[in-house]
Amino acid sequence: MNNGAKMIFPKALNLDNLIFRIGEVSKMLNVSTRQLRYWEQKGYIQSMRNKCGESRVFDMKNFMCINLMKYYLNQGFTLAKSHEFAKQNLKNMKLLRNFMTNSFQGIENVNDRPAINLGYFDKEQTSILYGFIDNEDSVSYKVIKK
DNA sequence: CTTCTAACA
DNA sequence: TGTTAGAA
Repeated sequence: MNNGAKMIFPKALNLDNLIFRIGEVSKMLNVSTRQLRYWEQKGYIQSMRNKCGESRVFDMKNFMCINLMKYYLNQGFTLAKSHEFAKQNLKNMKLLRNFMTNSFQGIENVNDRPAINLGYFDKEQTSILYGFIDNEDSVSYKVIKK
């Protein structure tokens, strides 16, 4: 049923190579360049420099960190707290991403419905766990014998 | 045009 | 933090 296209998703979707300049980040996340430089000075975020003394460049990890910090700041938290929460979020996202890439085995059709193959359910590898999207915000699971 | 640093009616 | 200035 599935050809070579099924495993592309997790590994080919690598956004970690994307980098942004300070002005781009500022516009995209509604954070002033002044703030970004200050946050870096405080050690909350890191940037790479093109050349010595040249302009700042942020990678995806820091982009996400800035995005999260902005979110918590909007919630009324202090800068320090916002960074603390953002840092924890990044850890959780890394964990979740690792879990997803390792559990995702492809999209298949089960009972005429799109089903997400989440790998073997038991150690003996006799049954597989499938996940289903019921609605926009509802999922369900089913264990099926091979 | 963009970014950098430093300083402040 | 905003907003400048002059330089790169």
